[in-house]
Amino acid sequence: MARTDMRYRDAYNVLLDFCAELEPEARLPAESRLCEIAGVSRTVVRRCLGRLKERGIIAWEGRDKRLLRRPAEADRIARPDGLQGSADLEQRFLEWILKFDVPANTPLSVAELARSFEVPQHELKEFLAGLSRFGLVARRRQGGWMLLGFTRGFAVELSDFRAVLELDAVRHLVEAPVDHPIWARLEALRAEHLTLKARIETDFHAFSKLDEAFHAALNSVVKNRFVAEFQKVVSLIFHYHYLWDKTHEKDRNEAAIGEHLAIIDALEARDEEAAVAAARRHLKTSKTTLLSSLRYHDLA
Amino acid sequence: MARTDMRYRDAYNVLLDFCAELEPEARLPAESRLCEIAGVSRTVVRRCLGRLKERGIIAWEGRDKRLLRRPAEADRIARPDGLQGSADLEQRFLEWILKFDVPANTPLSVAELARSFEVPQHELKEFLAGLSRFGLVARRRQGGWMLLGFTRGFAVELSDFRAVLELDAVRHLVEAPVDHPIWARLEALRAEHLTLKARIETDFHAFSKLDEAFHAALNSVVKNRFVAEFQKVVSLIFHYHYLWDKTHEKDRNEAAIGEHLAIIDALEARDEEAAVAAARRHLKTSKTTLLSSLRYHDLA
DNA sequence: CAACGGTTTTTAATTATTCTAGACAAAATA
DNA sequence: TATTTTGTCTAGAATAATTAAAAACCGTTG
Repeated sequence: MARTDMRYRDAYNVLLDFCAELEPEARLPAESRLCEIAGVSRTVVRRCLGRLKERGIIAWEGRDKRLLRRPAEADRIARPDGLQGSADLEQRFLEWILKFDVPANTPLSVAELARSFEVPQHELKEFLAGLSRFGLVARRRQGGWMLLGFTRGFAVELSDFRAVLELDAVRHLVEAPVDHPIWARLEALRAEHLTLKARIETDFHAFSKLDEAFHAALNSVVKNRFVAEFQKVVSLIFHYHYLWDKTHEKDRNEAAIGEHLAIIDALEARDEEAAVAAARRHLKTSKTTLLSSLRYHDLA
Repeated sequence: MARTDMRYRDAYNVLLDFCAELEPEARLPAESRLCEIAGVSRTVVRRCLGRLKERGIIAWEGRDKRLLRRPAEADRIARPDGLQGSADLEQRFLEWILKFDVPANTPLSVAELARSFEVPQHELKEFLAGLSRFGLVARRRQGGWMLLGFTRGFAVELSDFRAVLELDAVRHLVEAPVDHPIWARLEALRAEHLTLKARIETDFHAFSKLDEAFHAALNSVVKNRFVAEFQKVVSLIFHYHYLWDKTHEKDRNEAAIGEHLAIIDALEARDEEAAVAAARRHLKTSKTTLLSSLRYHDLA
């Protein structure tokens, strides 16, 4: 029980690597220096030094730390398989919801989720606490958590919110200076759209990715941590729903390409009014698509 | 150690109260019914029944549950002082940051905070995880948390984001039907503004509250969970900074009253362009005020 | 006297434990 | 027999206990 000694294990291996670079009989730097190298506290460094001494790799007496022999591969400590799950938990969680079409008002079991995502429970709890800020999940009175979205209401509000942010981005974009990298990006995107349009009969599946890239590019002009935070969630949700609503997929995507191109045209012409109008049109289409894709699944 | 039996204690007292309402010798309803009454699971209800039987308050044999005697005050279980802190933790935490002007990049000790706010540690951790979604705090590499805001960058982005949301609200507002309650609310607010304007020489401190009410009213037109969530944080921050920046407070507030009235005028005239312009002017002033109040404190 | 190392105290991450919720099937009621 | 109620059991959530790590403290040393 209790905290793992992963940090110690990792630090020890890092210090071994460091020692491997040294000349024989070389002196090791001060403990505080070793801390910086391994990225841990002195407590851990001293534990590592203790083991290095024990193994006869170094001599250590007060400030006197000398390398005795070159460390071998066998000296390393094994790490009992690090679960890297913690990193992209958000992505995986949202994918799970959307992929399995988890219905609204589903009780979420922290224990079960922690197992299936291979993360410690408390990490999952903190994650859910974070999501509750977006109104996606909520605490239940009798304990535990519960998935709230994706109801129709959620989708409507999400779309509206997205629209507000994106229209603002468009207004910003028109004002961007000529040498702003966004213009080159837009030109590249235009080309990609045209290419896809030519091959739409066969490659219409590829649109979803292009759509994401397009909207990400628009929003990249607004440098705002709040916008960025929301964008991550929003784009993921729209992305997946685009993928799964198979009705008239080709037609929808072809139409969307046209709408995207209209936005690019208006932007490059620096015509704010036209750009906003075009963006509004496209966002409305997106919203409709999202809602209709819900209608198929959502029975609640 | 481990989980408290608070639920059991509370449920027991509730059931005592319920028994007190019954006739002598009356039969108690089914366990599942008692669950509804006490708002807990059957497990807890059965534990309560066990104690009630033990204390000679009821007879309990299978389905046969009869009241033997009227419960007395002495039968209640004491609750070892419930810490109600959990409720308004957010409010208190933000107040703490702003009141003591905690500088950016301060390491936050969960243990210490949990003590001073009188909440369990894990609750505070979940709270911080939630705040990290707003970019106010972040995890540190070596463990624990750290306060990021309020830097200048944070204030700028917060103001900009607020402006985007609020301008959208204004645009919505102009379209609101005549019988929408917002119009009556705006009239009331106009009157309050005029009253305060007349007494500005002495009562200028009262503006902060009025400002909050005004912005809350504007945003109330947009029914959106994302907007609402942000609004809570945003309004609190602006509220406090308004309070603490004492330079030219009277003049600032008087000017702001004028700006508010201009917005109300334009809204009631259903003049979208004028309303947006007026709102934009006021939001710009607000931003400037927020930034200048930071300049006094922020040395980082 | 400034950097370094030994020691101690405090904090954070994780497990273990207890209480609670929910499910199932047997039993009782109608 | 159909329906409700209860006894029993399993899994889950909240919290305390525990160990690793961080950080503070203070004497030492070059």
